Amino acid sequence: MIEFAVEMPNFSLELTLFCGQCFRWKRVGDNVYLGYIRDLPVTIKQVGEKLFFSAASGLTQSDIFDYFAFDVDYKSIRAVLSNDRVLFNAIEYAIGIRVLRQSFFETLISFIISQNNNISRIAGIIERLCENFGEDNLDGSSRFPTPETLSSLSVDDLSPIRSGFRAKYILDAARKYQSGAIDETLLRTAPLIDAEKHLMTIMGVGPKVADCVLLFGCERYDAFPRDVWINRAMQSLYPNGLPDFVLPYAGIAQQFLFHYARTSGILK
DNA sequence: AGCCAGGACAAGT
DNA sequence: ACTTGTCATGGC
Repeated sequence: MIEFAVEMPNFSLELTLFCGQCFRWKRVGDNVYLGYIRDLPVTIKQVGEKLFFSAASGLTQSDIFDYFAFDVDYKSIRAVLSNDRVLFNAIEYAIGIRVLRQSFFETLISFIISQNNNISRIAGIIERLCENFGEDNLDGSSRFPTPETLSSLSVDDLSPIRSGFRAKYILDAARKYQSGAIDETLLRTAPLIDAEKHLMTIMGVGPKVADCVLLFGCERYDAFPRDVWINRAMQSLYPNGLPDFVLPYAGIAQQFLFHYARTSGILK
């Protein structure tokens, strides 16, 4: 058991954990959240700019800082993005968002499940996936299933998670990853187009899911997932596309724009 | 009750 | 290369 507190200006747990980039965190109290880092349970409370962490033994402070990417200089990134007027407003609206460093495999499977689906049901499917096929932690909580476990299952085996037509996609992803057909190093270092193509060799991974996996699971801040909300926002706010200086951080810009477009009412 | 959900695929132009 | 119907399931 480890406990510690840190001060983190311009950071919001609420925005970061519920902007749609991760699916296994829950609100368990007033500004208190329960989730997993490296598959181990973590409880966090935010009071103003202070964060109070409480985690299972086996986790270090450095694991937790890494997950939240506290080493990434968001102040500088926001300063660059704010040179665009629309992004200036979006950042002001949702300044506390950070892109997490999540496990690649969990991100891959989670965003395959996300296609043509809503966030609450995505979370439910993932929860059932963990409960049915993940190892148990000491406290009885479930880990995310390993590639080895998932790749050995059949579509029928997956019926309890009620993922519908996505079951065969989950299995194809697990098998391709387990066999080594998916090269994580390539995904992290190759030109964006090549990384996207590589991921799209998986059944059920198209352009949008590929960009989500690259952004959320491979630290590819240049990946720009286009979903229905972003497409709507782009049509009205950026008819000529994003400015060039945004492109290296297009994915982070996307998170601000996604939240801004969905919840501010600016598109209505 | 019906529409839609952080889409992708296959078949058809 | 673009367009359309289809895919399971359930939240709202």
